[in-house]
Amino acid sequence: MTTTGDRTSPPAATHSIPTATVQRLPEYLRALHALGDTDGDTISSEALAAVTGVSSAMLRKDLSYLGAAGVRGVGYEVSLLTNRISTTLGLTRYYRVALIGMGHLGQALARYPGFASRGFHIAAIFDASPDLIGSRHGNHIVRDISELSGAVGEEDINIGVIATPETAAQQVADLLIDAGITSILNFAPCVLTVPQSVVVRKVDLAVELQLLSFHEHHKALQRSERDQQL
Amino acid sequence: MTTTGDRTSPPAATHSIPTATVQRLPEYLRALHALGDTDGDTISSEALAAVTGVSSAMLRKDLSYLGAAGVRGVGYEVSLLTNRISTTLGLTRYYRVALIGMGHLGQALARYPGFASRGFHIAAIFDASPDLIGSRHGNHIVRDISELSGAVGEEDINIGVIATPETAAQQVADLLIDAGITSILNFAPCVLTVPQSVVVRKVDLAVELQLLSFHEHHKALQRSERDQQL
DNA sequence: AGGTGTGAACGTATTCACAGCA
DNA sequence: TGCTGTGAATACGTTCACACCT
Repeated sequence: MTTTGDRTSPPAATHSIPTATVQRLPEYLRALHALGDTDGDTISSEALAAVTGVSSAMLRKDLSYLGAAGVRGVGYEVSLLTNRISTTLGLTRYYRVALIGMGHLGQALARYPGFASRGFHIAAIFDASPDLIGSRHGNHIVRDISELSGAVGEEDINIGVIATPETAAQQVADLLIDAGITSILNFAPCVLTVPQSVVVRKVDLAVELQLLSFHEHHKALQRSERDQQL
Repeated sequence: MTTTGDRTSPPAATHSIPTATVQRLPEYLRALHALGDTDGDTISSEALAAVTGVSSAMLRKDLSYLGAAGVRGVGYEVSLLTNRISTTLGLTRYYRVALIGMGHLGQALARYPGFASRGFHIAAIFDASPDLIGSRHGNHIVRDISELSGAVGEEDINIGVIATPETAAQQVADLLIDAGITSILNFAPCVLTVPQSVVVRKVDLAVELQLLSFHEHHKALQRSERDQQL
């Protein structure tokens, strides 16, 4: 089954799960939560696929990589599946997040309810600007970026979120890495250079719009081709 | 070369460009802008690949889909390449964006400098809350969501950005689609049901953290395996 | 030399279709 | 009968390696 062999069966190793599958797991989890995991009811791959926007075959294959726990002829028990996915994603623990950069985006992130509700606690907030240092946002007081290194150790921080301007992003990443952080979420529109052991995910808001632009452009081209040529 | 045949050569059809390639084009473009397109200097695939974090082979292949314009033994002329990519992405025109939902995230998006600088103008802002309607953010006054439908036509809006809570997202999407919008950027953590002709891109901030969680978890597992088993 | 453009090889992801179990 | 779990088939994406041009 899995490449690991077959010493014991169910939860299955997190290695060998295709990255494409991993990227869909949070969506499955979100849909399951939205269903409300009241008592021991089940859901079919068809039904869960419908609300998550994937095909049922893909969903079944994805879940099979987790050593899935469906019952033939019935479906997946919601609470069991929820646990399975949470465990695979490593969401059985809390993560402590450092947020760096308190511009408008950083302020929005600091208050984003989706973080806390999914087990990510913003443990500390930093900026370099004297105007912002000391100011309060939600429960937190913005600290000087120079305190970052110490805070990571003292506050047991696991994840760094960079919401600085592009020009500061690499320096901040270097500080985070020196402090021992190995997972970074980067909102600055630039590529970070990091050691292999560090995982960076990047969110570039403008890129998303540019991709929509491509599709608009593409649709327009197709229309004009059809209209003109025939 | 391209599936289209060979009537004329260079700019190449936007169809038949692999989606994986399209998704990298904005990053190439950003890197080219960051280089500063002073006069007619060139860049090699090796150099551009380095700053964009891809392999040079992949970069060359990606660019070849655009009917690329490199010179063997020399490289790509920066300004020409910039144009080629911009044209492919449909960035030769301005887009007018409607932003719906003026919570903290919406406020940050309204002021995000990366939109305007890349040709996306926020043309109108909407919310459903009476507390927010009429308030000013940047140059804009928040309008009642009921005005959305009319505004899309009057203000020639092409793209809708949803920054509402999850509960309102589908309704807002329906309004946008009724008004004729075919491109939506969705920040609400839910799947939107839309006709095939409508393109939705979704950004879920919590999902990004959950994916980092997976990697942290994975690394921890690997460590414990190594430590224990040998 | 130096660096692009690209077929061919490889690897990964998705879909199909059905055996097998409740 | 109904729905999972999964091999086999297909489609897609990436890497390799080299012919070809300047």
